[in-house]
Amino acid sequence: MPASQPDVPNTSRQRLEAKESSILDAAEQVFTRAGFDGAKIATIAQTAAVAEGTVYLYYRNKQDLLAGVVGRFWARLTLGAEEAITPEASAVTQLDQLARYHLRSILEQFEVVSLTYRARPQQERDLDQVRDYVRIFDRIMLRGIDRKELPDGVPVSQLRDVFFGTLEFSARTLKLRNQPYDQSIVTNLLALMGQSVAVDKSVSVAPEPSNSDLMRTLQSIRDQLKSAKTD
Amino acid sequence: MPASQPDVPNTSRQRLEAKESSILDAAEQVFTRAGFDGAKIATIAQTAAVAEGTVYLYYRNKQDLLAGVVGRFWARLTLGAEEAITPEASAVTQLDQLARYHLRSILEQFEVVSLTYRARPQQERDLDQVRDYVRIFDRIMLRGIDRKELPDGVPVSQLRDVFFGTLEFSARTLKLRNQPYDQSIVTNLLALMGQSVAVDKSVSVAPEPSNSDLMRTLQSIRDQLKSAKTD
DNA sequence: CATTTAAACTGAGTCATACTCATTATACGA
DNA sequence: TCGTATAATGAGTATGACTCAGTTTAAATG
Repeated sequence: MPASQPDVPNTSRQRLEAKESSILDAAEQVFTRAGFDGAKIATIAQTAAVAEGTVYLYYRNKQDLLAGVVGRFWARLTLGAEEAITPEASAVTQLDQLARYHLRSILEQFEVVSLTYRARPQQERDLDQVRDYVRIFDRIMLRGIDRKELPDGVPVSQLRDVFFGTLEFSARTLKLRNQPYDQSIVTNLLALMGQSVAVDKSVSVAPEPSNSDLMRTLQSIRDQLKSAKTD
Repeated sequence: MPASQPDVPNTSRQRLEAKESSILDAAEQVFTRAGFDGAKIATIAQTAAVAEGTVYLYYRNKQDLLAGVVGRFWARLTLGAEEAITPEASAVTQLDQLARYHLRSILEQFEVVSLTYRARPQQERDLDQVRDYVRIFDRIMLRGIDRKELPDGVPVSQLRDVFFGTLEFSARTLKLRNQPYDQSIVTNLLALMGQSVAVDKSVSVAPEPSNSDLMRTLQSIRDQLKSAKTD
């Protein structure tokens, strides 16, 4: 029965977790510096100040260690995203917040994101964390539908791919050209998505939103931005 | 001066190219079956019916061999895409054709596409082929603008990321769920892009805001963002 | 506090495999 | 037919992931 939870690692359980986390830290550092293939377990062990064999007490193999690093990264990102989103804001605003946060984060930590691709085919444990993260988008959309801010028939799953696919490819393009964060990417993406996401109940039959719709969406975005600026 | 081009490989040049191509064939087969890490050079050499050392006469190392496989794949894809597109069709039609072709191809050859991610950070030679492929999209867009089918101010580069990012993420989602090609993805993507891409002069019944109006609004948004960014 | 027992840790050794290079085979020109 | 250059070979080397018998450390017990 755990009577207290001291801040200093005292119990053996805590000491183990501290060591595991320090191995993860070392692995993240070495992986992002040298890439997966370039990283040596020996270096990671040395950085974490443990013997090589100790690494294998915590992780079955190099792939598993990578999965740990990548999983932790996406879990961190999930926490950050939840902080970046205003709980009471409208769905479109929340999407905007998520898009900014996402683009910023994957630009800043591009190397770790790249490592994700090295993990995917193998283990699936880290995919869980990615799934959790992606679920934030789904939550925003479903809430928006619930609150009648978004039409009922939006293909959430497909828009999810538009959202994250566009942002990730845009990030790659920026990296390739050595360009910094570009707000217009988020703006344009949301303008695009705004079309199929706008409530627009008057023209429920018409498949093609008009320029007026576009205009309306753009103006709403501007208004939101204006109010967002005052925070 | 080459007098004739016999079908049977006769000249030493031709024999070399045939051998290189057979090594690439073997590598593609083994890589897609076993993945990059799982593939052994010994197996590839055996499949190509050459000695292990011979592989290294044609490719500096395993990464370089992968770059060869991936580069050839994207070159093939470029040829196929050019065939799939009707030269005289409208820009929107051509985008539709490219989108279908692209989604189909990357679904069918998902393993090779995945290998692309293993090659990217390393060599850049294969990136050239990818660049060539992507250029097809740019050509369609620029031709559309030239022919006044698309408005002047379309951010081609950003839409490119929307286009390929969405399609690739959609393909991953389909693969993950073991679902086949889904035409609605292409339809929805083009409907989305159609908004910012359509000239849409036929339905100018109501006093539609002009693209200049849209542009002005967009610019005001951008300016606001710019000033917000400098804080 | 001494002793037992279990858990955590170590690093020298094993093994798989990418890559090398001295040797051999082949093709081609004279 | 011979000489030379080019291509091919595969046994050998180097590297680095992973193992495991032995050692240290910590907890449990009396």
